[in-house]
Amino acid sequence: MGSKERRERQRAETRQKILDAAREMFVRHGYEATTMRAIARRIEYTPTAIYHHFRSKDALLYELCDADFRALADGFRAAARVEDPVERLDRIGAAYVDFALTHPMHYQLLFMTRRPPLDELDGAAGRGDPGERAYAFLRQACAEAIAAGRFRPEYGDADEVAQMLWAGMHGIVSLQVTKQQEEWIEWRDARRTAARIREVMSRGLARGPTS
Amino acid sequence: MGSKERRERQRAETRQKILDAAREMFVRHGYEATTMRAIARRIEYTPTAIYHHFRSKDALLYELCDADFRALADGFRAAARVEDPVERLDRIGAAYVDFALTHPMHYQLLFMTRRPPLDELDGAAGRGDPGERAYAFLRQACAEAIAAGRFRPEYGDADEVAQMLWAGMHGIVSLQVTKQQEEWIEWRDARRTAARIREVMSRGLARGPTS
DNA sequence: TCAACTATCTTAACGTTGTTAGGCCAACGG
DNA sequence: CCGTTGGCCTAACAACGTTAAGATAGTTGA
Repeated sequence: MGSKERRERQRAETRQKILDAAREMFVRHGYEATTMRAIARRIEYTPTAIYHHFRSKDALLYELCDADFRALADGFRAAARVEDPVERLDRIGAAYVDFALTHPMHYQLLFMTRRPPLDELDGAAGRGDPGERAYAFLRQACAEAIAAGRFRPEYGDADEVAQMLWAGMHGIVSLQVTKQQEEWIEWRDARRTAARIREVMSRGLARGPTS
Repeated sequence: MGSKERRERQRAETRQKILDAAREMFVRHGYEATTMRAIARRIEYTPTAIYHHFRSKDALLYELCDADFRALADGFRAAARVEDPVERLDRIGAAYVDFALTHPMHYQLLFMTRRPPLDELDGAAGRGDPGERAYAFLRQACAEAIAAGRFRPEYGDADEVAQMLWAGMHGIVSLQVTKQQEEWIEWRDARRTAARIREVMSRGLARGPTS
């Protein structure tokens, strides 16, 4: 009597095909430019079929974001093991930029839109906003660096320092996401520029001899 | 025989009403969420009437962006008079942040939404994009600072340095615009944080004794 | 003065979008 | 064997940006 399980497996398979096609098309052409009909055509179904697996186009995007958000969490997890708080801040920034450039579409949704209306998303609700935990993680590293006396005394506010560093990383990736197509800018490689921003800010914040 | 002029004036008036309504609605609800029909209803015209003044919805957006860029350019003009390139960079950053916080909606329209490429805007072509000139202005100050030997030798790429500084300023204001309502973050005053970012980056970039 | 013209705005429609209602059909449970 | 269910389809909805064609003024030339 494994037929029920086979049905379930086939359903999950179709669902995954939808997710795969949607991810590739969202990333390649953008969210707005990707139509439900095009996704359906790609996997050789009718648009209506998608609605038997996902409530709406937005729900489809949110599901993809949830799945790919683990990449950021993983990146942070590796950084968490670094004991030195200043070096950890550098790792956090690198992981953040890497996530943003690897998943620009999801980054745009998470950090560049005013308020995604995910209020009634029953899927994985309950726990706090992943962005909230990410900020707390960054702030913690700043607080440790301050407590260890690694920064100049005027930079003693963990929130302020966290916001400064976040701004630097968010600035470079969000500018590239929105303005990369402008031909009047000779964009430098974002990862390299981000690394130099961290380097410069780290030196500017540091107490003692310029490292 | 001033009737011709009156007609022209009335046409310009209608055109301006369209622009005003569109700006307010783009800014309040976003570009995609604002429909041509809604703009028309607001000014008590038919949607078609708008097309007698603007070629498309994109053209409408572009016109608004052009006007806003000019306002930003005015803010830069004061900074242009500062001879010392490093101090000028600080003034440019302050003017940029001031513009963004004074006209947050305009800023969002200009720097936080991906502008669709308008292929052939022959209307007032020839002169460069105002955003292009703004970036060139920033880049020029960076180049002068580099040429004057004010920065460490590894920071010799004017484009890279310009993008670093731009990222810092854009990051802090764009984060505040999108995430200000999030309750899990204790936002510091953006002008102050921006000033500290400039301070930190300036010190991190500078050659010689820490100033 | 009156016909011709032009500018401005309207009505009606086209094609496309996300989404939904209702039905068809194979596969399952009793 | 028959009723129910799950998975997908056809057809359609309202709303979108945009366009074609026409109405109604005001202006202009003879």
